[in-house]
Amino acid sequence: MKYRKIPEETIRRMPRYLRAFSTLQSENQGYISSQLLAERLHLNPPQIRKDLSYFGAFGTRGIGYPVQSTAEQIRSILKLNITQRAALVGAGRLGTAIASYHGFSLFGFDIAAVFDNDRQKIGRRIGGRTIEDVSRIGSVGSRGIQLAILAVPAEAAQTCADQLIKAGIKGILSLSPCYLETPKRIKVISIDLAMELGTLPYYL
Amino acid sequence: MKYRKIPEETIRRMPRYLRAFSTLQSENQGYISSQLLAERLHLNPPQIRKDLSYFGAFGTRGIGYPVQSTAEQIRSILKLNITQRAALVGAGRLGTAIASYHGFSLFGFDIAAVFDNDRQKIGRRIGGRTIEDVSRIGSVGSRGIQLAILAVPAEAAQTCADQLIKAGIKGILSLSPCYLETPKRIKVISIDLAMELGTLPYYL
DNA sequence: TTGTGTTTGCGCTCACATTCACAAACCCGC
DNA sequence: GCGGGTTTGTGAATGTGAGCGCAAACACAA
Repeated sequence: MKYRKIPEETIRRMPRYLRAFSTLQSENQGYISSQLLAERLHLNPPQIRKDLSYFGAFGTRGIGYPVQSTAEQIRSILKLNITQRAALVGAGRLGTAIASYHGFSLFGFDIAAVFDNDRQKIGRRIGGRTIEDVSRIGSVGSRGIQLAILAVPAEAAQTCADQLIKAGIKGILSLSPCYLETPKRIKVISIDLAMELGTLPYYL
Repeated sequence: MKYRKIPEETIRRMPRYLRAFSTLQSENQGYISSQLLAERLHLNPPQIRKDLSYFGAFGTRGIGYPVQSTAEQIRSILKLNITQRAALVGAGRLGTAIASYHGFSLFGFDIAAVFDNDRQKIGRRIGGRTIEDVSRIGSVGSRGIQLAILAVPAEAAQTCADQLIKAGIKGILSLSPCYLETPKRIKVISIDLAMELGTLPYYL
């Protein structure tokens, strides 16, 4: 396929494909057709074919997509073929839940550092990591950490984000219900649970 | 505006508008223009005007939107003018974080029940609520609960969803990394933290 | 009452995303 | 080696949402 701009929505679906292909790998499946994959993921087959074709022709006509190599392709597209180290900022209840969540490792993430500003918490261990003082955020650059998960109160979010960016962080997943002012080169994904829940009653 | 189908994306932005208008209410602002509101929310003024106009003409030309009445309008559109009771299923670390999160109350949500299947946890209190046995999920109907937040391991999600639906739940906010098979009348919003994080390295 | 300045409401256009339909490509059996 | 059956890859069509620009509408002052 000649070069075309890759849609944002396609990127958002890629981790879903990767999860499916990872499962197929552990099931020792050799090939998977877009048809069967679509049934698993509740998507349309052409959607999947188009999404994957943005990155190249991975499939074999008449057969389907080779599970092993396609999985590896997707992993390297998403840069998940190497272990991605992430810092977690905020060791409150939500931070603790995230630190002990094993779902990130499937994608090759490693929560390599946990920060908090609460003296009481510093030095304690959660999810196998020792909580460090936020003042040490500057060290993430030298520790090969480029991503951060922000699980702090909304009032502290912007300050933390500023510190993270100064420390060389390139991407932030924020769980605070607020907008983060950041340079354009920084990718920010923001999840606001209350807002998501807020849309539900509309459909009642 | 003559009738038109209201875009999904517009609905998703409504809670954001409500949050802004709630703040403006507590600041005792009389009117707000789409211009100023756009600056607060980091959106375009025409976007805001179009979104609001789907539901009627709330604004006054030359002046802006009356804060008090527009806030109430949005609240009733989203059915947040009445207290919405929600059940929380799963009292693990994530469930605990959600139970003690105060951000939901701004939208008028009330976590009216917490369920778990762990004998150890039943009877304990989190976030001011007593944890009940999942077998009691059936009682949500008679307790005026129509919404549920699902914070259980992926393996248990489908089973819990089935039980919730049988109990009369109409909307589910799921935090499990899996697809939920549900009747069309049920609105499901699914948030998968690992998947969201999974897109970040791509942009590095 | 009328003119001025401001801001909404909304038709129209453009951009993006999804879906369709079909040719090209591949495997396998004969 | 060739034909039938299957599945991909992709241009084109369709659907959906965002953004722009202007007419309509309002407040207020004179």
